[in-house]
Amino acid sequence: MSSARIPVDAPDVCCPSVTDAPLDQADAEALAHTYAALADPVRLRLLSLIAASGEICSCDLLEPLAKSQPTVSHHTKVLAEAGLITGDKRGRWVHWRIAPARADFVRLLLA
Amino acid sequence: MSSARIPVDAPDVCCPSVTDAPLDQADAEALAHTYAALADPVRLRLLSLIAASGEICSCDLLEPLAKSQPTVSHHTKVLAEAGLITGDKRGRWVHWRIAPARADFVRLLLA
DNA sequence: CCAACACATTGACAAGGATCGATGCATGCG
DNA sequence: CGCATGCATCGATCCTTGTCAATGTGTTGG
Repeated sequence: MSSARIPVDAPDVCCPSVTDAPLDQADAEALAHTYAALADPVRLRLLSLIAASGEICSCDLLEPLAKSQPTVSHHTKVLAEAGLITGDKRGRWVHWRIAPARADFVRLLLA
Repeated sequence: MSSARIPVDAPDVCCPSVTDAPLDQADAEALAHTYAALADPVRLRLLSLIAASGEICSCDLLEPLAKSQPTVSHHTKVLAEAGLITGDKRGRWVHWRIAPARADFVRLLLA
């Protein structure tokens, strides 16, 4: 550790180092958050079930995923917080769809 | 829970789409493994450093990533096992490159 | 109202991963 | 040969995450 390091939480870094990474810390963390949501086989199958159906109720996810109801709820929450799916509560049921803004992105990642 | 499947004589000559059938367990796990390799900000910045340089030595990754040498070695191993980068040992140094077969894929994921 | 249902939240636990210091293993240099 | 260098591996530690039972919240039907 010969030179002073970059402050981790500095709002803006003017001249970090000789080697300036094209991907800064904030962008890397945001991207990692998205890929972390995809880094689980259950969530990938959940996504593909939604993509295949266009719209699907949580109650129809339990059996094909073979997971408990809290577990499925947890996974839908993770995907929703990553902006990959959107939930539409109609009555007692929640209908899940691929987030329109990222539909192409999601379908590409599942192929 | 059994939804209608695609008819057997469907003229799908092109690439299989996610709308045809949901991912099975094996495919989901393989995909999740790839995305897990991308679900870390350090590895994403590492990838972008390699992509920006075309080729880079491990010794030139320590400072921009601000991580210890064993940690960087761990991350390069994860990326290599995911088939995203390839290492070329020349003398004492290891030169890392984006795996040619997945160069387009990687660049797309970093954008 | 009340009971049943669909889903979310909490708490707890086990498993996996990120990190680093210490160490091992090659390679190149003097 | 002996030593320094670049990288991999190991062991330990801390943190995150996937999972489920139990419980809470809101909605529908009788």
